[in-house]
Amino acid sequence: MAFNSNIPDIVIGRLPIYLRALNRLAQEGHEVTSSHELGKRLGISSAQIRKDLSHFGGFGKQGTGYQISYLEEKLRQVLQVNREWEVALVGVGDLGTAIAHYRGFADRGFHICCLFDNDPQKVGKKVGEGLVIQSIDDMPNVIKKNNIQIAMIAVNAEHAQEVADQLIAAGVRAILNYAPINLNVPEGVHVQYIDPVLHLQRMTFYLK
Amino acid sequence: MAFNSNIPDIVIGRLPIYLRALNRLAQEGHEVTSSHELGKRLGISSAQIRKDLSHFGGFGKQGTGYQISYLEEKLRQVLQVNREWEVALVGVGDLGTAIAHYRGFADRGFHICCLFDNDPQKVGKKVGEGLVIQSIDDMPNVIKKNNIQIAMIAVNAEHAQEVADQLIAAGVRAILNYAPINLNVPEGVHVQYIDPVLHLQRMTFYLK
DNA sequence: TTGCATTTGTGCAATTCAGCACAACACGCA
DNA sequence: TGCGTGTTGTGCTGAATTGCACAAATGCAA
Repeated sequence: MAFNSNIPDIVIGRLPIYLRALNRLAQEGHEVTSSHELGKRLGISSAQIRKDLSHFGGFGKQGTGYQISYLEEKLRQVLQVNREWEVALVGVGDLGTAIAHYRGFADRGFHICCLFDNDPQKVGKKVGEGLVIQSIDDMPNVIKKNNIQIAMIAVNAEHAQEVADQLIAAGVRAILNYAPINLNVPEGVHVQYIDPVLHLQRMTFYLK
Repeated sequence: MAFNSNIPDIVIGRLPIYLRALNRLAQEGHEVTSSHELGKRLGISSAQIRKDLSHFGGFGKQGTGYQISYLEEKLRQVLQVNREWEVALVGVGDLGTAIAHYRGFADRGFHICCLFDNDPQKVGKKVGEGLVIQSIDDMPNVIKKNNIQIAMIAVNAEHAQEVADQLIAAGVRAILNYAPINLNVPEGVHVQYIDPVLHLQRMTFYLK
């Protein structure tokens, strides 16, 4: 499975959306779908879906469409989500606690395996099932030891860059950042941002 | 302030990012910045920032750059976030509760004004400061009466489309959807999605 | 078998988007 | 004043992305 980086990021970004829609279709009892049906659901042109998928091989059958279970499997392979990933979570305030309790991660293959906080009062406390908050001082060692490649940052904006630097130094290569700030990271490290207010501000422009 | 819709969505989408960075710069004590400095922070070319801003007028001064407070004000005007917005939240499970408690919304002008849930056990309960969960049956009336235009959906995937339809029928025109499903909405209604797993799946592709 | 209705995968055209490069301007300093 | 440095706003060019349109393939029905 050796896809070079000549596949546009924007295409990769759509694959999880396709995968999510396929999940849904399967749940609804469909066994086969078409680029047209998918596109209609997602508000994306059928040609684009076909072209995106064709980057990775011919997964469909002319005249018939795509077998959902097969396409799901193939997309999981491409995205490398046909396995379990261990994820570290840094910052166990209100937001971090909510994230730690959210079951949607484990359900879809992302297992939060360790929590870190810099507040000595919190270190040692239990959160959810079997998770204990560890000191941020131990973070580098724990991450290296467990070879963790993905982390979520839920500290405040002031500390986010510092935390990111430490994570990256310890070997993390993908960061999901909940802090409302842009991170500067070296080449080869991937960052995604979640800031709900940003999404809201994106929509108010269009309200009259 | 009559900007036609000939301004690309992708440009509008970057404005909140600029605004967030300007906030940060102001907090750090800067009074003036340049497209180059902003771009360096955000990983965006300076030319793009200048071009984006130029869609709305000349906010900078040649040789000097941009006065941060002035540019912030102008961007707030453009995005219409120089006012308070009332937001409805539907679904008060774990996720909805966390959202209701999150202070980041009110801090940046989005005031969660009402909560709805379909569980009779929850109706009447208090959440946070002064918010009481209302029955989803009352949702249309409350939304119409208060002329609420923005809603957040934190119900499960099965109910999200139904809730969205009701919200839109009641007058909502912007939806922030936390449910892991794509919504079909009529023209003129805007939807933004938050699904952290989707962001994670976007990054695993690149991990070796 | 033949014909018809579908649907994929893809070459090509059109559109959108990003970046370069420079004239015009601003400021500070000698 | 005059010069050097710095920065904006923008026309133009190139790149990236999307969409069209069709040949090839599939399945079904007559």
